[in-house]
Amino acid sequence: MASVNKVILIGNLGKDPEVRHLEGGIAVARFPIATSESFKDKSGQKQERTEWHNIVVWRGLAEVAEKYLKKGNSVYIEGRLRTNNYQDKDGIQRYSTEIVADNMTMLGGRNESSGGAGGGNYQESAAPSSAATSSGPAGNTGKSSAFHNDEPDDLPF
Amino acid sequence: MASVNKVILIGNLGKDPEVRHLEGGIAVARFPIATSESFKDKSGQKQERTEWHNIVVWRGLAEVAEKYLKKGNSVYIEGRLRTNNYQDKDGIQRYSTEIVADNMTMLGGRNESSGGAGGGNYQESAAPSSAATSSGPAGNTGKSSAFHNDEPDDLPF
Amino acid sequence: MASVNKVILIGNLGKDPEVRHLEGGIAVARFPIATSESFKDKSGQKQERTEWHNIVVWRGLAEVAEKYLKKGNSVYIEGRLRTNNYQDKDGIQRYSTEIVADNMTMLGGRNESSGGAGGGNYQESAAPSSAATSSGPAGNTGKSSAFHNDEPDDLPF
Amino acid sequence: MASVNKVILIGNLGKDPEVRHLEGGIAVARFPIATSESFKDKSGQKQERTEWHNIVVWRGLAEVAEKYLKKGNSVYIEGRLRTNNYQDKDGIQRYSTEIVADNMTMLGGRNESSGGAGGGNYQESAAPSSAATSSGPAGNTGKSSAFHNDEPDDLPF
DNA sequence: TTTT
DNA sequence: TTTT
Repeated sequence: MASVNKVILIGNLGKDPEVRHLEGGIAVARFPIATSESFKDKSGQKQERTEWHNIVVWRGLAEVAEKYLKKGNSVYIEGRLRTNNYQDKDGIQRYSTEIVADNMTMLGGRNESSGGAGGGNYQESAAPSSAATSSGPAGNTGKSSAFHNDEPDDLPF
Repeated sequence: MASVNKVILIGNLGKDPEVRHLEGGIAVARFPIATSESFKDKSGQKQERTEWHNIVVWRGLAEVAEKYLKKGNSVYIEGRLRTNNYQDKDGIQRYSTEIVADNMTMLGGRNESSGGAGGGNYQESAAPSSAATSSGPAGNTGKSSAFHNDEPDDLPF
Repeated sequence: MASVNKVILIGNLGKDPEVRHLEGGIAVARFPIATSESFKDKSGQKQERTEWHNIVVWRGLAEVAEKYLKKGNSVYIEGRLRTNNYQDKDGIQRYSTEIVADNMTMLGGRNESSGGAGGGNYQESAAPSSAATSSGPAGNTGKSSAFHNDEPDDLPF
Repeated sequence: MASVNKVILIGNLGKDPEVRHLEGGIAVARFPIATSESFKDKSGQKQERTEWHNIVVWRGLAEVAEKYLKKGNSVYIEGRLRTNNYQDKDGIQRYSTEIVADNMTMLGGRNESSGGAGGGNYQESAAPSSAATSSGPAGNTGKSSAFHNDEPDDLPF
């Protein structure tokens, strides 16, 4: 234990999300995103390297991805690394590393569909099968001492 | 929207947590942690600067803090920044920035009480008032294709 | 020691950056960015809370901020927390927490000036007084084994 | 552009680092680290899943890894994802994802050699071939206004 | 003082 | 192949 496994990415979708609806109504979406970095090679030429990341989102986030994310969109992803191993069709053992996202924010960008959800932040909901409700934080108008603020307002979280 | 507010810290507690139990049984704990960085000043001398961060944890995480965290312990904190403003006792408007943690991992370290919880990872539970249940991820033995793994195992999340 | 102090933010500038050029040609820029989170209050009403963060960038990043960042722009910031204390004009001891950025990426957004730098990633350069050169990573075409890739290509970093 | 590729891990080394010294004196070290997460399966049984991550460090960080890191040690890693493709010995195209670390902090843990470097934070140096110097931040005693602190002290960064 |  |  005492472990942390966290990935933070901003990149563009290489394809529209592929969405599947499992039994029980659970949705899963997968899509690749590209990040790129530029550097100078030893001759001083500017070079660019693109990295592709396989993103997986579940439940409410998958539904959000299905509705709003398109090829070319820019997205902020927070998640964790997961490497699966499997036999390919020729019986060869293979590994595939993906990022299971639990936080996703649309940043617009190219081909921005802008169908109404530009720039929303979505979090994995803890509750199974639920939509991506904002499990988020809450306000406190903070009249009292900041470091000893104990009146639970609407949501003291 | 389209915003992200995330803080990641590893540091040592400057004091034991102060815990309060609000009505409804909600717990809040506060404690300062120190991070330090070393650098060379212009005369080439190694210098160190310590930064203090005010951590706030709610509910189950607060109970974990109360039970297991002591002055001197090393801890990993993931949370978000929050600046409260308030009037001090002299009526002066003041600001106080704190980190509301939603993920906390004990890393041991000095004075390690080691009372049974060395190195646990704890997450803010979405459900109000609940203990810090692992709202965490799940396994999939992954016999099938990694990128099209659709049989929901125990927990397909 | 053994400490980490890291902040990751995506938000919008509340004002144009204020830039100062110190002796030695070192530039410093400061600007506030807003992050906001929405939540439901106990009556089920959607509420929003905005958090303001004071960003400080030095040297090359400050020059980038001066040239390209405007009020309203969306920006990704990676940096560290720093709390300064000072006496205000009335001799009162005050604290101010800011984020010293060492990585900055423009994300566009409203009022996007688009004057040629949409979406650049900039890193704090380690070398004092230098412009924000890309201290970034490098390529390796990776013909050989991935886990034992030892031919230093252009830049083996 | 406008991309971010960041990984943050805390885990334990599964093996001692393998270090290679390339021509030009550049060092590369590789080692696997494990992160684990626990969850409850549908029958309510506590389960654990371990994830393995291949870490690569260059230059000064590699030398630090060589000297101080041992199988079993706990380490904080900050880096970026990189997927290499290569032909294996049978001519099969394979992919391997690794984390190129640019920040590493030893957290102690089991088998803690404690040979003098418990808990150091090390950063990738921008300068090629240099040792892992602290390219880190700097102090400012902050007598003046926090938000308009313009006297460059020792290191105004 | 931003943005949706 | 680690750790609890």
